[in-house]
Amino acid sequence: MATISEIAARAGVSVATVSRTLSHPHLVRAKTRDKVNIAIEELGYRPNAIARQLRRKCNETVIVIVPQIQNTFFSGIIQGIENVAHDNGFKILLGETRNDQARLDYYADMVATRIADGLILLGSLLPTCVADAIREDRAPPLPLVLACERFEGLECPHVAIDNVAAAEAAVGHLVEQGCTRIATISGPPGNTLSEDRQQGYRNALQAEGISPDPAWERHGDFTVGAGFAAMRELLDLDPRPDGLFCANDEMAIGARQAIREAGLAVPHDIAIVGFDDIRFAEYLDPPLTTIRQPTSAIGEQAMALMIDVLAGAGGTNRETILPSALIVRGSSVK
Amino acid sequence: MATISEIAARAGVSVATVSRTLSHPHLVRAKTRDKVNIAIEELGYRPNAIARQLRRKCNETVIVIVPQIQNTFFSGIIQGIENVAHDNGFKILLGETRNDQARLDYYADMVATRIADGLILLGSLLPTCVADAIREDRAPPLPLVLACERFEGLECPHVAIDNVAAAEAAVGHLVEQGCTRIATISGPPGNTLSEDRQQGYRNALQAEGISPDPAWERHGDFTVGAGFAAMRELLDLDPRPDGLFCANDEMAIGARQAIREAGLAVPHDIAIVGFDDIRFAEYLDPPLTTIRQPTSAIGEQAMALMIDVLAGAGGTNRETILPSALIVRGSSVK
DNA sequence: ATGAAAGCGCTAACAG
DNA sequence: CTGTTAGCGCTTTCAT
Repeated sequence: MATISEIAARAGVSVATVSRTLSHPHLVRAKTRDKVNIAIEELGYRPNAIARQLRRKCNETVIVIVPQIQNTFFSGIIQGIENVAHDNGFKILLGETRNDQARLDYYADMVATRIADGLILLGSLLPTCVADAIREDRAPPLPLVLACERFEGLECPHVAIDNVAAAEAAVGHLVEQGCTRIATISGPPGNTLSEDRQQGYRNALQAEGISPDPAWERHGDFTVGAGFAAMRELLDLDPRPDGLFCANDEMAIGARQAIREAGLAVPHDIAIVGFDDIRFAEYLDPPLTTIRQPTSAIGEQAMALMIDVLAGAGGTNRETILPSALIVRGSSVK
Repeated sequence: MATISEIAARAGVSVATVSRTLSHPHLVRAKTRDKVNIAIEELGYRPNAIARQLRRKCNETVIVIVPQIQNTFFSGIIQGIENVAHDNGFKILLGETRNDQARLDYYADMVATRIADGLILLGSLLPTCVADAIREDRAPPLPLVLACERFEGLECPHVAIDNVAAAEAAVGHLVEQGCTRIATISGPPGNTLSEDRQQGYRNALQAEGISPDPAWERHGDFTVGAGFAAMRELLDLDPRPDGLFCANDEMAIGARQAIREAGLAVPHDIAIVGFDDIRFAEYLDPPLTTIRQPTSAIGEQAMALMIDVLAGAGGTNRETILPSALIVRGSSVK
């Protein structure tokens, strides 16, 4: 592997000149540049990016931390992040937490050790150092952008949709379909995202003069299995629900399985609306009515915000709200 | 941000001692170690990993390049890679090619610039520098591990399943179900993975004394849309197929849509078997019979191979074949 | 427009 | 067991 000084020797110039033709070519005479470029070509030289990063003290790398890689909602956001990262010469490191605090901290530590310049966080868990900062009312100790989730007391750029309004639309749709006993399977309590969706659910019911009944509000951890378990409980209710709003599509799939196993039909007996519009929602049986989130755009915006943050631009609390849409399919149309 | 020399000063030792207590603690007297650790604690010191990487000339980072992040088959493999990477202190950079050679080369270049130590490649496109090496009959110029695909003339560790045997099992199953006119939607031609599956398809037919008919062999690029288009053509055949083997689940989904739009029923009119067992295969309408690939295990093996390669262990052409399984569901049982 | 030289923060001989 | 020292490969003043 050739180094910059070998190039300098071969081109008969100093290392500084080689460095300049690589990083600031306009500072170098065309003729000199050519000599250097020929030497580079001949030796197949590629600059050592690690040395450059050490010197420049920034490496144009961000770490993206997700709860679960194999979830098309998250992978859609990752895709958006990757896209604008690539276009801006940034690299992305990927970490999966599986909701494990130790794994999260392990990955967040990469900005402390200067492997990454900043952190884009998906999911509802916060690195310990950030949680500490909130508790002590300090700013987070690292460049941080939140995608899809927000946290009380944490001032930090984030991008999301209006979860309250989206949930209202979802539940409003069930009302329009004639449902009168609408249950919900919400996300984990204490999570702003699931609380927003739950709030939207309640708002929509109250708009119809229905007062929310805690028995109809279940929680799950966004997995198919949790949706299945929660639905089993809801099916024991008497009267049983005739409509269901799930805080994500995976739980809706689980709920749908429980309903099927109980010998009931969707949407005839129970209409379902999910949330996310994962890539396979339209191919499910029946096709799933859901709220479409612009996953790629969320990722793209998040990465764009991160680039701004690292450039020192932008306030500390920039919020980007992206539009969502109700996608009506067979699971809710009676 | 504290540096190692600040720690040394505060602890009253040399920088070498600080470095040792961090990297080779057994070489340092316990008492000295304590002094150092206290200083580290007090200053909240975190070593600069970039400086360390420059010095050690290795950074325990691999770049993982996939055709499409948002594809549960690939994201399953990524998950496996991430898992053993994490357990071994490795970091993973992620790149998406979308089958674009320029993007692929852009990412592969990261090992030339020493941002990554090696490359784990998914998909059927090869970096230019690797393709050149094959043409000139040289070894690939970078530490490389292939997951799921292999290439003629490229000696390089890889992990995969036995695609020929798996396809034989899939088509054999259709035969058992009584199908007599079995078509296939294969992957892109020239791709070893799809050719293996196509070969398995032919083998299974020949075992039944059926000679393959080119009209029943279509190709697609592994997307839902390609499956849809290919199926439309197959439906024009007379007699029309009563069984279909798709080289992946996404194309099977597309084919299923085309069949539905033609007013035909699955499996009654046409039985379908897919390939991959993506996460939603069991929730489709009807649930999709398919070949399950151990995606996580593929990723885990690939990363383990990469770690061996980087450690200088293992031959250049280690091949790991993982088991696959036919998962029978409603789409094929008449 | 170019070169000399001083680091970036860390590791690893080598010497003691 | 600990310290001194010479870099890793590059960028960037500061001179010229």
